[in-house]
Amino acid sequence: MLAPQRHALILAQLDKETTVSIRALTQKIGVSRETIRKDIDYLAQTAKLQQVRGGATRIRTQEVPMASRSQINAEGKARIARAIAARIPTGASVYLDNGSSTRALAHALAGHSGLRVFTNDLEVASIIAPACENLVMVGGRIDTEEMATFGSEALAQVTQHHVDVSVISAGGLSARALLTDFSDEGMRLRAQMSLCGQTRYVIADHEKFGVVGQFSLTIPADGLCFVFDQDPPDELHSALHTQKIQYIVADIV
Amino acid sequence: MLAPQRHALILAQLDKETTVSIRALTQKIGVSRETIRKDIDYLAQTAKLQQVRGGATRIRTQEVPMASRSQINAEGKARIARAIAARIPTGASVYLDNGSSTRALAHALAGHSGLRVFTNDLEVASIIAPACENLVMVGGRIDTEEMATFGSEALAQVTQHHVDVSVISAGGLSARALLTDFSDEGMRLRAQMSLCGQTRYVIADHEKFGVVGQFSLTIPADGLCFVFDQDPPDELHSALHTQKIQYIVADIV
DNA sequence: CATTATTTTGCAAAACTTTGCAAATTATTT
DNA sequence: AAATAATTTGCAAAGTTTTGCAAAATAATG
Repeated sequence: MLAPQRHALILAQLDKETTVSIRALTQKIGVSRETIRKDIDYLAQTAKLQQVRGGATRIRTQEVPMASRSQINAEGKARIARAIAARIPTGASVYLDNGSSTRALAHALAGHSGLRVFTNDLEVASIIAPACENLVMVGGRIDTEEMATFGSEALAQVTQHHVDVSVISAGGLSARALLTDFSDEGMRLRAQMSLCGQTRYVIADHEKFGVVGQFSLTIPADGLCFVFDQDPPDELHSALHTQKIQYIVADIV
Repeated sequence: MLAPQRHALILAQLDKETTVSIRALTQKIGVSRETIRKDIDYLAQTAKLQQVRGGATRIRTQEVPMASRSQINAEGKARIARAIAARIPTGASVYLDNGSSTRALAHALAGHSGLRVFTNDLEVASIIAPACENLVMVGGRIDTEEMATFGSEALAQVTQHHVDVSVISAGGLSARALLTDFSDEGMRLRAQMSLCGQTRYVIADHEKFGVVGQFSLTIPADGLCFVFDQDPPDELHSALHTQKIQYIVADIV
């Protein structure tokens, strides 16, 4: 039995089973523990599967589902939200992207009045509706996991909007890749949304520090400001400094 | 049994049960109390579930609490909804306009699967999301009273859509003026939505009989079908007959 | 046939699981 | 409201399984 054959068998098994144990594979393939272990080592190296104690699982390619994500670091998100809300004047026009951070901001903006808000997030729209004089929903295909619109139709609309302040959230923020996202579509839409604004905020709570998504989001540094809930790691601080990107850390009030 | 398998089993159980006890899980999975406890610790750390004394619960997922107005003639609307839902095949593409009747239909369609739905109503979108393979939101200015999009931006998008079935609701339906609406914008959008469909339903519960809105909604009779919850008054029946518009009355099942 | 690469085997260290017990919490009874 | 009973938690020792490594065995190559 040649190595590539064994690799194929292991991956085939993972197609059916979500997890496989080394024990079961030695049985099935008829080679020793150590051989299987090395196969798994190799396949994990080449990102074909994820190694776990006693075996392997399919690689987790998906982001954490929305329902769970809103829970993560709620306090930090709320703090960031308050900081940004304080910087948005009454009656301003604002662009809000989708995500749990932005929803926190929508809650924080509830006290404002006369806002003119644009968003692609259905929940943001529901939350912020009472505070709005004018509220515009970006249309397009709805990602039912996120409950927000994406796609070319959405993108086309965003290009036609212009606002005082745009706020987008980061999928990941690292010294290596700076701002990144986990979907191509989301990245493009966010980039465009950010461009709509005169003043442009990017939200990133500390859970995002060091996270690298698959898609880089590059937006001009001019008029741009990151908002964090904690001081960024030194590495990230330097990277931002080099790029001449300013940031603020939301106070713990 | 590898850790990821146990994790999957625990989460799968939570999909069915809202809460699980450590006791039950040790039984079901066949490992010790302490192992389950550590699995739950881990899953709670990664925000996949919420740890509670003696077990775990689903993470609190905040529903989109949209202020739904008191349902006038909810029973009739539900009956109409069921009648139309029964006529929409699995996997069909459907246009739904905004309003309480359409929301009732969205609920009735929850049992379907693989639908492709277009709508301008945020609540309809929230309700029907789980049943959809594909869900498209019409963008545009949101009427915060209705929580639905309107305006020229919305209208422009609707002209680009085509579906198997379109369902719009009537503002008023009378022998004198036939189909009418109370807003110019709504009327225009609804007319365009109706045109999108191969088969075209118009919902009108008996509360709408004899009501005359300020704006006439004229759509071709071809492929058109009104759906009522009660037999229309003779006068209306004649008017529809003259216009060669067919209608059905939803059964009281 | 010698050399090189791969696989198997054995063993100690590390990681994980089970088990038992005392402290803390919650529910029930008096 | 206090006392009692039942359950759950946190922790540590004992028991298993898995890992990492290196030597021995086997297979492949020129």
